[in-house]
Amino acid sequence: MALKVIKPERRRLADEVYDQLLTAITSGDIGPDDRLVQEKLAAEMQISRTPIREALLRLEQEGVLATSPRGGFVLYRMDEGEVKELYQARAAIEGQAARILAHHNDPQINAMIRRTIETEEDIASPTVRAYFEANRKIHRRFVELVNNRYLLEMFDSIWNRAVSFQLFAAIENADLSKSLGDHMALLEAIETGDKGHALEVFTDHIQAGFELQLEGLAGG
Amino acid sequence: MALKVIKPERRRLADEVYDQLLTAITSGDIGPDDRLVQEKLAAEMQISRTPIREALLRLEQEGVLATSPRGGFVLYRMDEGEVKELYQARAAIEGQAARILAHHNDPQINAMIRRTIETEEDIASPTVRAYFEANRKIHRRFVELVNNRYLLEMFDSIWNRAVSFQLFAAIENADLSKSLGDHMALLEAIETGDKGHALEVFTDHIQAGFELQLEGLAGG
DNA sequence: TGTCTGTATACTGTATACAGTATGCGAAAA
DNA sequence: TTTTCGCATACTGTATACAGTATACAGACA
Repeated sequence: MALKVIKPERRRLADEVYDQLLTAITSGDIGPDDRLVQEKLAAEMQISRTPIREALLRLEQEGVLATSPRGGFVLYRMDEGEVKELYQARAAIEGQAARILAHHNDPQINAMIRRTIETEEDIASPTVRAYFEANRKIHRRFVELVNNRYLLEMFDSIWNRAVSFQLFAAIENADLSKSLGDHMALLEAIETGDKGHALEVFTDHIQAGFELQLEGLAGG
Repeated sequence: MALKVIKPERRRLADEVYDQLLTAITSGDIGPDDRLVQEKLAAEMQISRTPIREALLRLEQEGVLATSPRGGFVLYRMDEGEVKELYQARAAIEGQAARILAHHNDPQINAMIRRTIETEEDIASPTVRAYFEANRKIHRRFVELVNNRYLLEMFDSIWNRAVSFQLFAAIENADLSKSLGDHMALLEAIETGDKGHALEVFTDHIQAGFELQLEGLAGG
């Protein structure tokens, strides 16, 4: 007798709502002008306000949403100073990840990263969104392979805050071939096995992204 | 006419519950054997389950609490591997903070840190709890002065996870005078203005704390 | 005595009801 | 026309009610 285990999978409606909202934000379905009101969402999803409320509060706490003075929630909007701070936080997490990976310098792991870069950089239609997602997946791969749930959690937290305005996506007409080289350079920095060096290279890469971002904001 | 502005201060009951629970955990009032049940807490605090539930779920999401198989929430218990991961995450945040502080190398800021170290190290009764709190305040000071809300938020998130078992407190009979020197050494590393050096010193300090912790766990 | 099965109970997740507060709009007053 | 005030309404926070599920316990049966 070999029956499948039924996953306890404590999946509540609130989780479902949370995922749907985040997806809608990522896809741009929920934009800066939309006001999310508990009752409206509840009616639309045909459930009660309770799980809706839970998901909204969670997203607020995570810095994705903010309360609107007129009631309801709206996408959280960062000013330039906050963007800079977010990039610094990114550098903290990804820099440390790079340090650890360089310390291990495991050929198998490095190969896995290389494969991810190659796969993800092969973008069919180079829109900002597509580039953002590819970029996210590549950077996430580095952190994933450190095998540290807290670093990964913080990584996701940081990138989720950026999701609504495709921060970290560099600018519209980003030179993808150059970016490919950049990502490979990150990997090569790890392969030197020099912790300090790997951290510096990552930090510089992120810093460069920040400056591109600023130009993009100023230009657009 | 000069009337005081009344803070909007969107303070809900859930926030109050959250604070009370966290304080109770920090003070040891809620221990590893306590099971937190929504109805019970609601009765005790004389409010409804709704805000209680919200606070509990938030603490669960933050990794402070975990659901018990018998219902209710209990303190989250980390295994040794997770403790190691948490220390790595700490190193990421505090290391980056040190890097930035070293880069600025602002005498005024450094003086503020020095003052905090001197004040906090002057502990009246050297219990583990007192040492944990002093240590937390000193380390938090470094991060505070970077002026980066995300780094500070992550710092708090990490330390809150540790609060229930006074992780990061090193061991019972920690040599406080030695530890004082250590904290001053951290500051001195920043005062060199060498980013890479400051990061390494912080990382080593945290790593040393981790090893002390392991000895403590093994010995206790 | 040990194992199985039915039932009570403990606790949660979700829905709904209620009350308070802030916002915006329209009517009255200048 | 512009300003001020009051009222409707929009929306939230909190309380309560309801139903489902899992755990524990007790009694039946081997």
